[in-house]
Amino acid sequence: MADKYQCLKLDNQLCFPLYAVSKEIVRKYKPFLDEVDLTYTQYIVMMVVWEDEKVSVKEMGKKLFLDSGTLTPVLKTLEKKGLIERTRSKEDERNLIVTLTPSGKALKDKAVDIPAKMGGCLNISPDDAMELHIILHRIMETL
Amino acid sequence: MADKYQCLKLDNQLCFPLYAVSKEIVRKYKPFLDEVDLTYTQYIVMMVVWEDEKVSVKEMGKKLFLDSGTLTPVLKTLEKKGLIERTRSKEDERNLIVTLTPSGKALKDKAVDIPAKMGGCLNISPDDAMELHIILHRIMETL
DNA sequence: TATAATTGAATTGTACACAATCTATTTTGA
DNA sequence: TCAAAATAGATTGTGTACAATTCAATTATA
Repeated sequence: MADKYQCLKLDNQLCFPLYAVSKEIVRKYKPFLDEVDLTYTQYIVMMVVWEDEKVSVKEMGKKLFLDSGTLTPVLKTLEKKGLIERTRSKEDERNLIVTLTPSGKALKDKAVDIPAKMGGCLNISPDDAMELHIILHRIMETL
Repeated sequence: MADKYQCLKLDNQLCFPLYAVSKEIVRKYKPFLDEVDLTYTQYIVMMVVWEDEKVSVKEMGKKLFLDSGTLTPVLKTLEKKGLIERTRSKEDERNLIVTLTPSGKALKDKAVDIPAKMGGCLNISPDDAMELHIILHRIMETL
């Protein structure tokens, strides 16, 4: 008869491998991110600004699934580094608008190699990558 | 011609969906973990102790991919809650051995429902779950 | 139209995560 | 055998995450 605690084993969980793989990949990123002097969180924030050029904290939070409690200090750090600017919207002073500085824009060219370098580390088949992508998107929709 | 910055878009990354899904699932866990008064990290630590009954910090770190900098404070918290005991090994005083208290053992019966409750939230097909599990394990091996 | 409700960020407090360093204990090897 | 190397945890410092609260600006409504 099956152990009634079987479900409590780490190996049988779905969440734990996700949690562990996610953390380990971020750790693998570190040497490449060090080259551009960004943490992983700072990197994904920059990815949003690189793509949009002009974003409110609210919009950014929706894209990254992060709230102002996390974003405010990260954005202040990136501003101190001279990569972005934070200004209140004139139409609605509640909105804080994030824009790229020339220095932030320049960094985009240095960052462009990072995804490929990471891919090289991962050693995952294109099929697996595609499949994983699809499943993760499906999960995200249900959440 | 394709945008040379295409690779820098969040949607085209593999790491970001992993990071986001992992965080969102942990957040979904929260109401169920609140019922047993554990955080997610405390929960996975307890899962190791429930399975092994007697583990060193080193072994636990290997299973959870966490170092002593993370585990030491978590273990101290769990000790304060009366769920575990921390004692130095007599054979080798460098090793700290974690064991279950009766109260910690009793909690296992309350926790046994959590994985099923979570599964109910997730709404993922058994096929997807299996496939995801396999891919994540394959990635973990290459890391 | 004044006030209440809502909204978007910032702040506060708690809890990880992890690199780097430190300390005590054990093991090695000249 | 005894000093050097290795090992296991603890500590320190930085940077997220996130819930809960606060605050200022805007919108809705009685």
